[in-house]
Amino acid sequence: MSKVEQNKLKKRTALLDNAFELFTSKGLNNTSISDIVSRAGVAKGTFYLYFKDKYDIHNRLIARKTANILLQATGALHEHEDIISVEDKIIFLTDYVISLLEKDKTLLTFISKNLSWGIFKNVLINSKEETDVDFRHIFLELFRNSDITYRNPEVLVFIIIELISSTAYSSILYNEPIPIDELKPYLDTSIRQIMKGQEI
Amino acid sequence: MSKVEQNKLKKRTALLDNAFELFTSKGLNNTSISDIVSRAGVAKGTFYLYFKDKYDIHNRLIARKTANILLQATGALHEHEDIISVEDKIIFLTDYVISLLEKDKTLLTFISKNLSWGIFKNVLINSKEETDVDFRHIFLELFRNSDITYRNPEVLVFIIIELISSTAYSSILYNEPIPIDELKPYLDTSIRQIMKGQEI
Amino acid sequence: MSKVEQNKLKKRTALLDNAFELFTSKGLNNTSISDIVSRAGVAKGTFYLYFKDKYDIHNRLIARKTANILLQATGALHEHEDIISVEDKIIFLTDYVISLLEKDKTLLTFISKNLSWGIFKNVLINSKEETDVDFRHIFLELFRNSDITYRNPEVLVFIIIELISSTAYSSILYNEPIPIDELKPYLDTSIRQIMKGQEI
Amino acid sequence: MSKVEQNKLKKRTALLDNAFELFTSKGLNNTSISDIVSRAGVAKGTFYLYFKDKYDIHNRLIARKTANILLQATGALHEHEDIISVEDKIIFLTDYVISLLEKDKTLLTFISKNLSWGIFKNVLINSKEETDVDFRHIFLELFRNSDITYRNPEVLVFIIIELISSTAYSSILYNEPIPIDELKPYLDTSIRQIMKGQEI
DNA sequence: TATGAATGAGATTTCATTCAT
DNA sequence: AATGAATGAAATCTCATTCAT
Repeated sequence: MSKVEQNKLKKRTALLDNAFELFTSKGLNNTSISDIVSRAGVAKGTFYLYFKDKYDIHNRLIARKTANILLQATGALHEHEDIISVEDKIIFLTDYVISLLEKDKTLLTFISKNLSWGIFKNVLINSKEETDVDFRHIFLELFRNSDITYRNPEVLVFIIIELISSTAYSSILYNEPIPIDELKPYLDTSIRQIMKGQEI
Repeated sequence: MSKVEQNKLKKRTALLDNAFELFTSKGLNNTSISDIVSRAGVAKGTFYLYFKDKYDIHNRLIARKTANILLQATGALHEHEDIISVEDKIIFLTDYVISLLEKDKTLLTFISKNLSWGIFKNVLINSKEETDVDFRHIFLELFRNSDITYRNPEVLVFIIIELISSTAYSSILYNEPIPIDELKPYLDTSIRQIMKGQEI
Repeated sequence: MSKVEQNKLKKRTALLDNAFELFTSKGLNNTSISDIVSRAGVAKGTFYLYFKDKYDIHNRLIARKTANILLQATGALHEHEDIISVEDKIIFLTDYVISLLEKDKTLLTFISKNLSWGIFKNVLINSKEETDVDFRHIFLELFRNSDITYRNPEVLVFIIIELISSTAYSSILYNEPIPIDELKPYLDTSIRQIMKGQEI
Repeated sequence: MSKVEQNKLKKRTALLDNAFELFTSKGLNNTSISDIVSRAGVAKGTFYLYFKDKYDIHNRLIARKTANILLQATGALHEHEDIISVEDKIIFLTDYVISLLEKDKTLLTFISKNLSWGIFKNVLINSKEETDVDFRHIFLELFRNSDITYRNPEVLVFIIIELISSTAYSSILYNEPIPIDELKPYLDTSIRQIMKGQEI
């Protein structure tokens, strides 16, 4: 990478990092482009060389952060060769993601309600851009190699993703209706039951 | 009610109704108080006699609309005396709510991701303000009268509410991952399975 | 006084008292008529039955408070029959006023820069309205009965009033350039010198 | 100075000059930032690039104008080498300032009651910013080089400043209690008397 | 006399975006 | 590629005043 290329990347990263800090601390609405550039230490006009507007940088951040979580979770799964059934693998992944979000509540606040199907699917499809990993391939293989066949794996993943992302938000951030530690067994049981209901 | 009181109610209602129209068509961010008052045909200052700011009226609308949906669903359930088990009742309620949202996509867009636990619980607790119906009482009776005991009814309702609200949004509005008609059987099965998993 | 008259006076007094509280705590600019009436416990329209606007009530308060200070000071002087010369009487009055303002800094903040010639003269002329005491007469007698004749008593009083009111403000409230206790001897000397300079 | 710097100075000056015109003709309260920018021919947002709010620009103007008056008065004194005693110098300065304010009643209205100790001291301390002249040094030298020693030069200057600024206002603008021409001898005498009273 | 809901002009302030340097 | 001064539309919110009850 040339020096010019390096400098450009440095600016882009500074903008992304500082935007993330501001979005999580002040919220999307109360963060202005002025805030972002002054924190990032670049000129106002520079912002528009890299991003279209506030929502553009916001979307890119969600994709980036979501991909990063998936990267960690699938990476961790890879190291547990003893987990064989799809059901156990899904439980492992959901537990892993929940524990990540539990540790990083700022991150949870940020992707919170956004880690839903739209973004998730987008990350699956375009993951190579951000992470060089093809998550779609990983998930397809997961179900293809299984002894048990599921009626509709995509719907199954969809339901589980939505369930986890929305319950985790309330439970981790506000302990509502109960803290995440107490909620986890209910979630695990629910997920296993949902999967059982789709076995063919 | 005195003439003055009637007039006040008329103004408040005009503000709420027109704010709803604007929030659903343009979104919260792109709706200004100027928009609301000019549509409602009242002066700008009048807005501040009834609401603190844009977010205040927004929250009140969510509560109002949510309470209204619950009112309809529980009312309909009341007319089906042949539905006896809690499981069947919950399925009836969720199906009914989904069909309401399906018919009124504007309403779905509005409460969409907002029909989550925080608001829902608030509606349960404060429902009398808006509807004169005590939903909390209704739900408690539902489980109390059941032959089957559930480990934690509150957690059960929480999980189901979150599941329904987040999946319905994607499916009804964007047919993602599949249209709501095709999704419904999966959801019904999932809910029944989740409930079975909590039977004692 | 009839009951109606009593009630009216009660309202007027409530408005004056609460306006004073607000003017001294928030300043004239940041005090609205809404603030005044809600503190006074009367309706907004009632304000306009008693005062023209914010500035009207403000002016009346200054006159009222100024007259009250003069009333106390001249009253105190009356009890000291041993003070004979005009010079000593003036020094007594200024010292007395300063000590009053020192004790009541809120009052000082309020009349501060306003206890100047314009208002003062107005109080002298119209004092009967507020206090039933004719200050003008008192001051005229003061100089008429003196053995020493002064070139221009009105100018003399003017210069002293302006000197006292503007120096007291800075010294009492901010200890600038020195605290009032240290400043007093300088002021007394200055006033005596100014008077000596006008003896004929 | 670069073209950009020149342009910035031009805008800032335009804002200051036009704010002064408006403050003196309509008063601080009745002047809006909209008024200022439209008169100055700049955009509303530009105002906020140079000043915090209306009160900020007002304060800067007072300091600027006060410094300018002092600059003229001390400059004029410098050209009168025949004036030797401190007393004569002070009388010269006060007379000079009074004659300036007499000629420019707009200026008098503006700084009027504001040319008091707080602002004055601030100008003395920060004068270099606005005028490149160190007034504090000038005043200190004035007393240091004198044959006569005064008890407390700072207090002396304080008393004189307050006396002049408050009496000039009433006399020049309203001829109250008498016109400034007639008042001047009284003031001169009073100042000389005050100074004599502080000689050691 | 007293009330207080309603008004709507207008003040302050922010901020995305442009463009000359 | 980078800058940051300038813009001006637009949003929020206040508040003196009126007037029907």
